[in-house]
Amino acid sequence: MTEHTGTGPSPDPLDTALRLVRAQTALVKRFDASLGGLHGVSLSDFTLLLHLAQAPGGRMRRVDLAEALGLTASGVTRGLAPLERIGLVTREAAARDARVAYAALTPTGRDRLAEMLHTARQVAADHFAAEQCSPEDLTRLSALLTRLGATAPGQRIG
Amino acid sequence: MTEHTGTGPSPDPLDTALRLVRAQTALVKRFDASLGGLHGVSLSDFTLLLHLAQAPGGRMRRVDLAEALGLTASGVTRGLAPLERIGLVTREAAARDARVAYAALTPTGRDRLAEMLHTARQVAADHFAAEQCSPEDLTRLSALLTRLGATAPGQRIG
DNA sequence: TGGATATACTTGAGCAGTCAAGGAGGTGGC
DNA sequence: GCCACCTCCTTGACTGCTCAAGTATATCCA
Repeated sequence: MTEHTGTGPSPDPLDTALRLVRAQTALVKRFDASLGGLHGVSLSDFTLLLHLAQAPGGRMRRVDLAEALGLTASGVTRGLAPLERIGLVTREAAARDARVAYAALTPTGRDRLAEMLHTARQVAADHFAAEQCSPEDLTRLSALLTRLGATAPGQRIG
Repeated sequence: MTEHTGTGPSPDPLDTALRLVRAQTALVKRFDASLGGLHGVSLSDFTLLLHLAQAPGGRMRRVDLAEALGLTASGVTRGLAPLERIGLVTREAAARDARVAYAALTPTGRDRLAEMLHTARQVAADHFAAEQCSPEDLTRLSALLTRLGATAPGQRIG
């Protein structure tokens, strides 16, 4: 069933998908260990802060943050809470719409993020280097993953 | 943030890593939706059953299962519980070591897994096809991910 | 033989996310 | 102006994992 006539080994999509899951698990563990040990945050925290930093004004609506992170709104609420508690993020009201509560990076948050970025870059570089991933491999991988991660919004699945 | 080093776009390892995380999230959601809807199991459940099926005798020690799945022992205990409850897996004692409790696929479990496998293959194929991933892309991706997955899942599926 | 140590597994507490429900605020038809 | 409906966000209950601690069994070695 998996056999497929053609050039080279048959590229089993299921096998590839499961490898992707495995690879991500390993990667996340590595990030969590380094970021947690050095800065007391998880990879999710870091990603959240990174998105805020890249947004104009260093602030975003929770809804947009959810969309950007691939989480639900409640996931964002819960993820933001500890970051507010430790002062990396603050809550800001919107002038024209009392429903929205912006999440905004504090100056402290920006500073701490800069340090985290340094760590994160190193972890990523180390990880790929350790697996003997050449720059070309990386480029190809990045391109493929971009396509695979692109579809975020709700797609019906039967 | 984006530096250029000679040939092509610079392959930022951190960016690639974050894309990998994103791609996996999307993939897992898709598998969970299909496997859950059609067979009432999650991707984790499916992966667990698949590993059992590939093991000699259709059974494995919990510790080895944990290693194979990239989980802790307690994660395996908890993941196995519902599968035992619905009769897809049973607990088997080991003859020469009273500490070990094998997890063994039941005949029902094997049958149900065959159906799940059909669904899972289709989901994987659809997912990569939808992202315009050519067979060559898939082969390359698989090769790269195998290296990144540390302890390679190794075995072929079928 | 028996005590120290190592291994296999389970359990309690906790964390990060989900969904479903609900409150508060905005918007449009009449 | 009013009321139905929509959006933004939070909360409660749950899942699925983690770690730390505990139990039971095995093994090593004096």
